[in-house]
Amino acid sequence: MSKEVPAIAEIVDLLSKKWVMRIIWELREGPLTFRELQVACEGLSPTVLNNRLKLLQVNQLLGKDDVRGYVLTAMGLELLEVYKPLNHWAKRWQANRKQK
Amino acid sequence: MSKEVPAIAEIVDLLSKKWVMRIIWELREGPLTFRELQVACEGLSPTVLNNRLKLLQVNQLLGKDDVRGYVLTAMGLELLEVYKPLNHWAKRWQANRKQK
DNA sequence: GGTTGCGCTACTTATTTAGTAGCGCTATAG
DNA sequence: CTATAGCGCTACTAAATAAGTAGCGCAACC
Repeated sequence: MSKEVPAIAEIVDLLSKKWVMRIIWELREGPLTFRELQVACEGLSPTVLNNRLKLLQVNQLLGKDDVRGYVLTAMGLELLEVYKPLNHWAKRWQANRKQK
Repeated sequence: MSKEVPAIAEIVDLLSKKWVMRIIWELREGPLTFRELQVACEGLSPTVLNNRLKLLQVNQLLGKDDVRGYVLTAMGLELLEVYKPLNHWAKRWQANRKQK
């Protein structure tokens, strides 16, 4: 069994790469093309976008749509669901900081 | 209302910085000193550790313990709770990838 | 007053991300 | 045809971020 990498460590590492979560987020409503993604991410450079798309495909969080662009896989969609509670927490956190 | 930064964006940005989540994770069981954190994070350089500690303090996710080292604030602990579902998802995700 | 361990800074190097130009391909229009 | 327009993407350079290593200033203890 040697040196199992804990799943949580692996995903935190992946999600820590810049733009990864943002790209997933932008695909929440359906497929987007390479250039649409670039625009959605405020002009993110094609270099990084391409790297991220490869990375996310290898990790099966997104794939190419039959018709056009990139789409989230079932796993990718689930990840978004899992992130929802974080959204709620984030709002309280933000409010909390502003008090001080 | 001008240019509100969505809370989720802000926190994703923060958590995307390397070692941030890891440091929070390592503090889950109680306070650790600067050097203990370095060891826990496998020799993470003091430069980055110090940066992250400042960042996390400003953002009220951790603070200095009265007695020794650094501890999570209430908000920091809550963030860990929120991350638990991600852990479960991550395990399924990892298993899923290995099949192929 | 010498030693030990602490939090931390200063400095250099390596890795990651950003920015910009433009290629090769396909599809549609003139 | 050919031309022109948009696409996914690569190549190259520059800037920002992180890693690595040495060691300082301070406090506690002997």
